[in-house]
Amino acid sequence: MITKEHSTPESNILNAAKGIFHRKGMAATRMQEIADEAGINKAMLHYYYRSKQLLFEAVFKSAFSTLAPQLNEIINADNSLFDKIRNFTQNYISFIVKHPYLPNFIIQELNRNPEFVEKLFSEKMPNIDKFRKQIENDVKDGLIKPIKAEQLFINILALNVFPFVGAPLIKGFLNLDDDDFLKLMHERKTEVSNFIINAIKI
Amino acid sequence: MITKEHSTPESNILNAAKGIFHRKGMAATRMQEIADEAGINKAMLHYYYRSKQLLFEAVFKSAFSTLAPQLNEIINADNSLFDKIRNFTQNYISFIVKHPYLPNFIIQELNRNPEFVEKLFSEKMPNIDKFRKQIENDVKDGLIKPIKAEQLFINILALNVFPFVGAPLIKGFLNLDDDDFLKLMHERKTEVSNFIINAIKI
DNA sequence: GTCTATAGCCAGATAGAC
DNA sequence: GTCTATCTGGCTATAGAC
Repeated sequence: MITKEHSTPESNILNAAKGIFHRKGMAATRMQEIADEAGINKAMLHYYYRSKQLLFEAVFKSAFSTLAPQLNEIINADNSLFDKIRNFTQNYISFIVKHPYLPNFIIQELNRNPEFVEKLFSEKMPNIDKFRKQIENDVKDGLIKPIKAEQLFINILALNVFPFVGAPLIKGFLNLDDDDFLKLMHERKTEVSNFIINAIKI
Repeated sequence: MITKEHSTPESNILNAAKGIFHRKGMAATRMQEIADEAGINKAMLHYYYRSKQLLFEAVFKSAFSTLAPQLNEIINADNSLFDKIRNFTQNYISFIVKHPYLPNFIIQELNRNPEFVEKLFSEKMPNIDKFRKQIENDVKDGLIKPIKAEQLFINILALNVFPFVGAPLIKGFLNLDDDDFLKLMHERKTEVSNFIINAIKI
């Protein structure tokens, strides 16, 4: 049975907080702005979430636990390498078009709080052995050119994630308005996987 | 004749400010921290740079005017496409290893201040027509597979820039220490250009 | 639970002695 | 030009009425 999504004060606050924190980050966010966005009083934020720090942590955990499983797909899914690349590209870009500030937010806050990284990954350390084996086998079978699993993983991540993180830079350099940009991103759902597969296939 | 680099109070302050601003961004940076880093008094910062905002702008302009010409190379250099890709990859990665926080800083602040983008690019709007023509000709000549200039530009940027922007995420997922990470980045000076060229060459 | 008013702190900026 | 001391504003957090 699926839990019904009531619009509680907590969820209203959390949603408002996500919008502001994702765009501005911890330091630049003002509790007043979150209160305004949620249509409530500033004191209410503290009633429900004690402090800015705790509210921020709730937002960050939610963001990270949304993103991490998607990246884990690359490492742990059971399908073939090319299917993996196609699926991830398709799914990730579709998802991130709806949450464009999310990767940037996570990366930003990880940069500011290096101790976060240790805490987050110490609980459930990702293991790329399976992915590495898959690459090695595909190389041995003559399906793909030799490449390190780490480098391929970085390349997949880079081609999918960067356009959203670096959106303002890209828009500036290519002189694109929001509409042009979105069209390019839409194309990338297949463009990127073709690019990667062409780069490695024999 | 090359102007000699004296170590003036201004330059000391600016260098200290770069270190802090690049890592923490505008909002999270404290003037006191910059003063400590520069080994001077907080009042001196205001004596030389009026306000935090003005000091920040000096740092940002310096960062942007370092990065922009490198990206322009892709669009405007006169060499062949494959050489362009090889040169940029080699040069950019070598450079950024020494200034790892720079792209993240610029992207971050562009995200927070959308009006920045307009101001920065309105003065000297980059023009990708030349690059687009080059791609179209190489496609026509049967040198490379059909690809949009915009998509190729984004891919080159993504593969080179992202690993540094997303470093904490990558280190976490691949369980790398700083040393492992640096080794991978060194490999990428040739790895990335090979990857791109394999993806597009016929 | 929800609000108004305010306490308390922190950081940017300045006054003024040297 | 350089410092110490201090002002001022803004922001988080809480007290307390309802």
